[in-house]
Amino acid sequence: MALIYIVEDDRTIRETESFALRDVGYRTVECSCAAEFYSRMEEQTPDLILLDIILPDEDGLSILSKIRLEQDTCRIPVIFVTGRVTELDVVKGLDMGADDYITKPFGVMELISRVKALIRRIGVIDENRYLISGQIYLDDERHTAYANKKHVELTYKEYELLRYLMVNKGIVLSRDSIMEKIWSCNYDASSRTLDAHIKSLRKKLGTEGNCIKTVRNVGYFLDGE
Amino acid sequence: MALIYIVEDDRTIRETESFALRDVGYRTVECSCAAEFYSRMEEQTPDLILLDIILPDEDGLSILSKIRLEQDTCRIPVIFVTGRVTELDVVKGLDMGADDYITKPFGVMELISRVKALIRRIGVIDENRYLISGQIYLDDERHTAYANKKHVELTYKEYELLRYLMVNKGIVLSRDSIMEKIWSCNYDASSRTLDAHIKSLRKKLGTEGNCIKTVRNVGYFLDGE
DNA sequence: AGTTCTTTTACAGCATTTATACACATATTT
DNA sequence: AAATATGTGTATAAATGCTGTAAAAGAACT
Repeated sequence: MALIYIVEDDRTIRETESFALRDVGYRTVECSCAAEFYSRMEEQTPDLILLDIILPDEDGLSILSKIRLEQDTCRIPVIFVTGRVTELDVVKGLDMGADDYITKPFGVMELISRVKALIRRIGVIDENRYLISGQIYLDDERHTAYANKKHVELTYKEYELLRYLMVNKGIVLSRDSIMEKIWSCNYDASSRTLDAHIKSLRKKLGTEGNCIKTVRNVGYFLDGE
Repeated sequence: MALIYIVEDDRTIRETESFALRDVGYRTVECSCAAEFYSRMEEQTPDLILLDIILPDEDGLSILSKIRLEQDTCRIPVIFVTGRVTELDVVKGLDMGADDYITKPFGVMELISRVKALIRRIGVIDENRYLISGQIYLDDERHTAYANKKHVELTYKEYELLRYLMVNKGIVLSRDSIMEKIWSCNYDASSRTLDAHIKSLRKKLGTEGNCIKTVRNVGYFLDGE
C-alpha cells in the first residue's frame, strides 16, 4: 500500500487528511513542519507527498524545489494543499513541478480522488496495492513479487533492489546511487555484489528478467511496459 | 511537441483553449462532438485529451470509459473541463479514470499549467525533458539518444561527447577542451581517439551526423537547427 | 548445526576504447 | 602549378576495462 507524507502545520487539517487517507487504505506519516519532514525523508521516501505552502519554518515551494533537485526524490508526486487560492498561486505551484494543487477549504472526498488519480497515473501502484511494471508486480505488504502472474520468492536485498528499479522505471540508476540507496555505502568497482544480485533477480524473474537492462559504465534500469 | 485533442461543444471555449495551448507550443485538434472525436482518434491518438462532460451526442464520462477500455488509448491522460462543479461531480470524474478535473469558468493559465504538469508527469515526448538539437534528442534519464525519432544506441564515450557538443550547440569546441572534458587529459596531436569517436557518432546518427562539423586546426561543433 | 542469504573471489567473455598505420583533404610553400 | 607540410578521416588490430558467471566463503538467521 502506498505511503503518503502529509506536511501540514494545522493539526486539525493534518489529522483530517491522514484519517481520510488511512480510511481508504493508504499508510500516512504526518509532519507538522519542514524540519520534521526532512528527517522523515532521511528514513524513508514516500510514494506521494501532500504539501502545505505556508509552514512555520520553511516555504512549501522551497521544499518542493529541494525535492525536485535530489536524484532520489525528484520523481515523487507532490500535491500542494494550501490556502493560497488565486490563479497565480496555482500556476506558480504547478509550474514549479507540483502534480496537483488543491485549495483549502477542500472536500475530503476530492482530496482522496485526486490522490488516487495521481497514484493510478504514476502507473507504479495499482489498486492501492501493487507496484507494477509490465508483468512484474510487487506487493509491499507481503514483500513478495509476481512475474507473469506467478509468485516469485525474493530475498530482502533482491526485493529492495527490484523495488528501487521499479519505482524509477525507465530511468537509469547509477551503480553509485544503487549502492547508496540499497547498501548505504559507496560503490567500489571491485565489488561484484550488485552484479550478483542483478543476476539472481534476472534469473528469478524469468522472461521478465530481460527488462533489467545494463547501461555500461553507468548502471541499470528497468525497461517498463 | 505534444498533441492535444480538445472535445468541447462550446465554440468560444474550445477556441480559447486551443489558442492558449498553441500559444505555448502544443499542437491541438478541436472536436465539437463525440462523433468527431472518435473519427479523429481513428486517424491518430493524441498525447492528452481535454474533455467536456456535457456534449450534444454523448456524455463525456461515457467517452472516457470507452477510452480506458481500449488497449491503445487507455494510457492517454484525460482532463475533464466542465461546468459540473460539485464535489461529487469531481470525485465521480476522477474516480472514473480522469487525471484531472477543471471546472468552468477556468483560468487559461491554470489550464495550461495543469496540462503541462500532467505531460511532465507522463513523460510524453515532451521536448522539455530532452536536450535537443535539430532532430537529435538526448534523454539523460535513459542515457540514450534519438535521431529522427529513432532510437540510437550510444556507448558511454559517444554519449558524453555528443552531450558536450549538444550543450554547446553552435559553438566550436577545441580538441583541447574536448579532451579535457571527456577524457580529462591533454590533447595529443598524434592520437586519433577523438576522431574515431566523432566518426562513429556521425555514422550512428545517420543523416543527422552531418551536423557535426569539423573546424580545421581547432576542433568540432554541432550545427543545430 | 543447518539453512538461507549475502558477499567475496577469481576468471571468462566481450563491448568499448585506444593505438597504429595509412589514405585523403586542405593549406602553405616553392 | 607542383610539391610539401599539416591536419583529419578511415580501417583494422590490439588493449583495456566493465560486466556476467559460478562457486565458495562468510553472516545471519532458525
